[in-house]
Amino acid sequence: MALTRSEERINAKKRPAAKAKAKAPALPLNTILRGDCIEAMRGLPDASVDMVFADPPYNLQLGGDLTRPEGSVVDAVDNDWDKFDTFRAYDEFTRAWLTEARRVLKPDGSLWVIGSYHNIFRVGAVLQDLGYWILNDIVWRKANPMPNFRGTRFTNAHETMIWASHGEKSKYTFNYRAMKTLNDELQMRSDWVLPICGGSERLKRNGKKAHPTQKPEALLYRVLLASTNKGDVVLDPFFGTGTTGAVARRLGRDWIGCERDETYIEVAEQRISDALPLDESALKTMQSPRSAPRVAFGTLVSTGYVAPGTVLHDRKRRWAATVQADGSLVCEGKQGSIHKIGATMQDAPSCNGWTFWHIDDPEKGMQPIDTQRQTYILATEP
Amino acid sequence: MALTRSEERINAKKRPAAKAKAKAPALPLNTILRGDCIEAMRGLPDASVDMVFADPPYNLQLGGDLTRPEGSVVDAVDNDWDKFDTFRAYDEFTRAWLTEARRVLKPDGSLWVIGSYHNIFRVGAVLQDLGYWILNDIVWRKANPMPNFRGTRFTNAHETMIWASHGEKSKYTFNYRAMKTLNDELQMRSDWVLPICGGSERLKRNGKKAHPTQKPEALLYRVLLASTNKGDVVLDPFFGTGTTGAVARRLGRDWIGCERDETYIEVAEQRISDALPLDESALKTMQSPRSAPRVAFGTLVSTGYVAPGTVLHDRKRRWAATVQADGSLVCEGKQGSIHKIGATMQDAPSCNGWTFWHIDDPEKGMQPIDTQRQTYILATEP
DNA sequence: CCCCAGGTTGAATCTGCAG
DNA sequence: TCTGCAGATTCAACCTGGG
Repeated sequence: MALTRSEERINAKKRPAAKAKAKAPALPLNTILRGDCIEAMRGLPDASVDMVFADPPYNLQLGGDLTRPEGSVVDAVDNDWDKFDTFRAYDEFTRAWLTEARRVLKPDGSLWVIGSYHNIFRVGAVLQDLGYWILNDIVWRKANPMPNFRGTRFTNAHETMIWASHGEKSKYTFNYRAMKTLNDELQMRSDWVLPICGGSERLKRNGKKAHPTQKPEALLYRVLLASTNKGDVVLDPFFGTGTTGAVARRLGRDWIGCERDETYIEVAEQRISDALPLDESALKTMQSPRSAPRVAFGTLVSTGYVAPGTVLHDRKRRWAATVQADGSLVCEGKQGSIHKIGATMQDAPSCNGWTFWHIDDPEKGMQPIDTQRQTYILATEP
Repeated sequence: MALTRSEERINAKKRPAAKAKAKAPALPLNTILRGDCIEAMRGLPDASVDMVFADPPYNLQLGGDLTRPEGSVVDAVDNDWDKFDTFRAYDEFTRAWLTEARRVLKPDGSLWVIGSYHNIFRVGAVLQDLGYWILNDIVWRKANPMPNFRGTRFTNAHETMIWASHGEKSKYTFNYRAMKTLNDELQMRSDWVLPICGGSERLKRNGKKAHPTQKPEALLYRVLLASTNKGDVVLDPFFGTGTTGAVARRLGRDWIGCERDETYIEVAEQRISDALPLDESALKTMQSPRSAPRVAFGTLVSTGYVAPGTVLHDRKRRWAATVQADGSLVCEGKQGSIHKIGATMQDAPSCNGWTFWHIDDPEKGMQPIDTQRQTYILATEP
């Protein structure tokens, strides 16, 4: 029997003395292994998978309920699988699964882990201790994160992925050209702007979300495209509802998942069987429109483009407003944003502060502050 | 002398038994402490600084300065064992300075650390182990990063900051309104787009850059504005060329720096003496309503801003409530505060009556009673 | 058919003070 | 330390229903 293209690919990538595979038992390709991932991985041979993508429990340590300003309660992650007694317990769990994953990973393979500040620092440290070699940390900047309802912190608007090779000397796969093409012929950066998973992509069961933390396929799409080749084997120890499997199938990669929860498994199997191998529509999801960067007035102040203390006028010099350190304006005893103060002064419902307020330039005369914004954008554009 | 509103706020935040400060020796404000930061911090009293900003060495090979716990020097590494040894040494170093910083930090203070994937995971894990409570991880997304010349990885286009309070129960400072204003009336997110330090801001010495990792002032500007108040004391254990000091001076904060390198110290001292403090009038930042005087609804009734007998509605006119002479509401036979009745009607655990209940103004239509409160506050403000 | 208004929702370590 | 309660607090995307 002729080799499939994917088998050719694996052979081509093989190190000279990679006999293990010939002796090793066949891999359970494109199946979900039931049960605990550490146990499940023990059944896989050494150095048998090309890439690992892992979305482990984050150990969120949430307190009581969180309500939105309008009174409704946030549907938070309260699953047992996310609870650990101590950091030490979490570290031991992390060390155990990362150890097993590294054994199963080929020497030239790489691993991705996603997490938030609750767990990612622990994961990263353990991973370095075990000999993985960090290649990049990637920031997933959420286009539409949940706001901070209480106004107590910065909006938690991103998650972090660590991309690491098996070891320092690994000849890992990185499809540089594909990434550059995907990014309008600019090098792909370590920060990716992608929407969170919602809409028809969000899997439901009995009208409720099937999994509390389903990842967007666009994220996995980029991960798989960057660090695997067609025909490679991808292992996901925390398979959940199978985003990794669905994207792997679409992109012509083989996958192995581990999952304990029978409900998640059911949903994932259905989903993956519905996933069509790559067509044009799949590519479309990746074409993010490059919108103009939004620049806040405060950025101009904090970067020195407009000095605090500067006095702004409207075009007819009816009002004079002083720029504050935080980018707000003070005018006739009132304080607020450039838009708000502009509206208040004119007694109008709204106002575009960018064109309303002017700086009196000794050379060019009255210039709308929008000119400063344009200067800033030109100077900082990549 | 009357307290300004921001001073009131600082005092209001103080813990009851803040006697330590009175007894403690005077802090070496606005000076650079020469020598190793751990030694230098030992000379500072407990709980004496409001905020710590630290930009520790990133590289795990600290040259002759990185020693194993038992005192031997770690040299260049290329095998796993030495790597582990190096990580362990870096962890010890991190643990030492973070421990000392935590002692010096006030219980309601907070700490910022900036790093890259080389060190930030270790710093984050140690910091959690020591009892710091992470509030956010902040991604500084560089507008103009250095490209990845060899095309072997993603362009490393960001650095990570961790913002943590002294402990879980700390009443840390977060100037929510100022941050929201700085971001054009949207909540400030955990990802900040800022240019790297260059141009005239980049300090030179003999034509070469004075410090390899000088941070942009805009970054510190935002950090200080977010997490300190005017007059607070900021400690920077890795002072370098003094970005923290320069921005602190501009923003009316006191600072203390630690630095070993005499050349950096010279550059920093010159730089800070050149930094102009912002005019008092430009420093007034947006205050949270939290710090505004509290006005009871009963006050509005007793002062005639809302007449007893006035009928209030919710926005959709589902309920009608009558204002009583004592400032309570009566609605569907129930009586209570504006908040309580609002909550009862909606069958919600709580409700902000100020925004829930409206007065039907013949000219302006439905107006939340909060506008009456604002009118009262403006009219009665000193 | 489109458009707009209104409702819902997402990995969240989410209050502070008086008594 | 605990309880009770005043009152401060949200952004972008998607869905649904009515005009």
